[in-house]
Amino acid sequence: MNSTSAQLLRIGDFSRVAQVSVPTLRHYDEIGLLLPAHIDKFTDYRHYSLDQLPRLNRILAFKDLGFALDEIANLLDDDVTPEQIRGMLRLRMADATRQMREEAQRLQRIESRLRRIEQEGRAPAYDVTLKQLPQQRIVGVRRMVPTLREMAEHRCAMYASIYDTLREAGVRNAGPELMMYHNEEFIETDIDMEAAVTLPASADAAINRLPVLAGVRLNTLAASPETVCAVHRGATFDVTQAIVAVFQWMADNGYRCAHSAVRELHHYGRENELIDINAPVVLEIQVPVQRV
Amino acid sequence: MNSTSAQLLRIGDFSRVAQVSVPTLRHYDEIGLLLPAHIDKFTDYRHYSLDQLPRLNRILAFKDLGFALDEIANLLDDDVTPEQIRGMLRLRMADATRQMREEAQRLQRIESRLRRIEQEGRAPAYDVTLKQLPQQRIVGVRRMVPTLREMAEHRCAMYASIYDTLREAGVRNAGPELMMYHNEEFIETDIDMEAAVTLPASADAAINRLPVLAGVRLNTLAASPETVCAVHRGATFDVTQAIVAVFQWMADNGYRCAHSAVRELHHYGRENELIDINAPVVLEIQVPVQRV
DNA sequence: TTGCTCCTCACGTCACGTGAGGTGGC
DNA sequence: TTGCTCCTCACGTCACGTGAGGTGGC
Repeated sequence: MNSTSAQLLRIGDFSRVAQVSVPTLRHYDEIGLLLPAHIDKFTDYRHYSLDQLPRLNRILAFKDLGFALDEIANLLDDDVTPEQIRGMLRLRMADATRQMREEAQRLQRIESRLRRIEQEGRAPAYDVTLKQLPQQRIVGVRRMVPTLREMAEHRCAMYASIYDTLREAGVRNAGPELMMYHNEEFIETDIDMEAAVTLPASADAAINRLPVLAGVRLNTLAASPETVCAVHRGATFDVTQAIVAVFQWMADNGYRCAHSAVRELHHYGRENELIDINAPVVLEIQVPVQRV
Repeated sequence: MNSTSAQLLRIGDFSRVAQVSVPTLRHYDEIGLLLPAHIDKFTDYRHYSLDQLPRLNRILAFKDLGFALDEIANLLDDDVTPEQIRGMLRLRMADATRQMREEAQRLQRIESRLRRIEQEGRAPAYDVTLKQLPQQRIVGVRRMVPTLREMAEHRCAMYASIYDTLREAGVRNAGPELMMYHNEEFIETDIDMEAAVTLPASADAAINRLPVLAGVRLNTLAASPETVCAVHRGATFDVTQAIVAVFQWMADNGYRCAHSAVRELHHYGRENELIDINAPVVLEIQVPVQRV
């Protein structure tokens, strides 16, 4: 009890002294973070002591460091040790670091998009996004294709085997087609490609009955934590534009291919027959990447 | 109307294809950002077309750049020109830049606090905050004080003149005392100090009646956009600790003094009489600063 | 017929800001 | 007595997530 305790301010005056809004002070009272030194029993007026200014300032300082109010309540608890405070500060630091990085990458993406739009004079044709892909079960066949010209024909044959196998096994709920290109670089000969369809987890029972036909086999496709994706809608023929857009985006934003196959997911359109190259399809280019 | 339009998916399937949660799709429907291609009249089931995937991806791409959903609605409007989109991107870029800087500074403050707590082994005695101070009216007197030893005496005399003047003018609602130190550096002789009290705007009328007594005069104190502050509670004698804390914080966080007087705001305790140096006071050190 | 999917409310999140409607203090 | 300050609800913010309670489809 020293003489400053006697000095009581009404909420408005305390608000001015502390540079904090009145609703904020009421809020802190409500959640028990800063209770008024005294509340008048008849008028319900809140009265604050100047001695509460240091606590309020400590609250504001922690808020400024990015802590939530309930975390601040813990930090101000009398029982908390300096060691625990250090721990919370380190956590907060890690989080702030992460946020800063995210914001920097976001900035890079905005710049990238702005550059594209200024070069092309209109909205870019493809919206490139970064996703994470989960692990998946697939049934597929992998084959080395000698030249580009034979690719369509081989793909058709590969999917024919896959659908044959599934029919034999009685699997009816297979997902969309997924093409994978295993070559590290884009080449025109000896193309190492894998045709597959995804399977829902519920197909587990049927999987054991899968006969092995023409090299078709069950696989688990690993998850891809960072994947650059773009959806192409239109003629199969034009899909290269989507691929170009994806690689431009990667160059702009500082990503490179991870050592994992490029995927082509067929949301619409089947390869098991030689489809018209001008027929409309909806497919998604998925390139597993890593930061450079 | 091309053949892909026929392919309609229920919300769950579309959600899986697009990697977006069902509540999110419902939300976008509700706010009109992405309406289902078809809604069953009897069951109210939403049906989406794969043709809507590009629009959804555009939405996600813009969300990824940090736009709010209503801004995205504008960006996707058919009437919007590439020029307007560029404008919004530039605005967004400026904002992202600001956010990144803020996060970087926050990080620096966390590190600073962590360092202090590790050096001292306990919570720091002072919570330093960065505030902006508004412009203010003050009544005060400025004087050159030869040596430190005479300071207390001079301050007392200066405030005596100020309170005399206010009494003469009939001003009763003067605010707290505000001491200002005009020397650019801390020195022990020829201290250029100004004693003042703040005035509320409502005192305007009384101000014209102010007699000029012993150099006491009305002034407007400029706003300080960036000010490092610390509240000291305790003996006047110990206030130097608060000052040290403020300057340490400045060094840690990359700030230096702006060319503006250091202020000492007396929330509690009056100088117009020589008060006991051990008497408890509540005062705030305010140092106008700028980034290095 | 039984799961599975879908539907529509309604409430919670986070830290307050902003009225509405009413009262105390100088 | 008149402004001024204070009070307590109650609602809005932003982009959904999470049940509750009920129904359609294979």
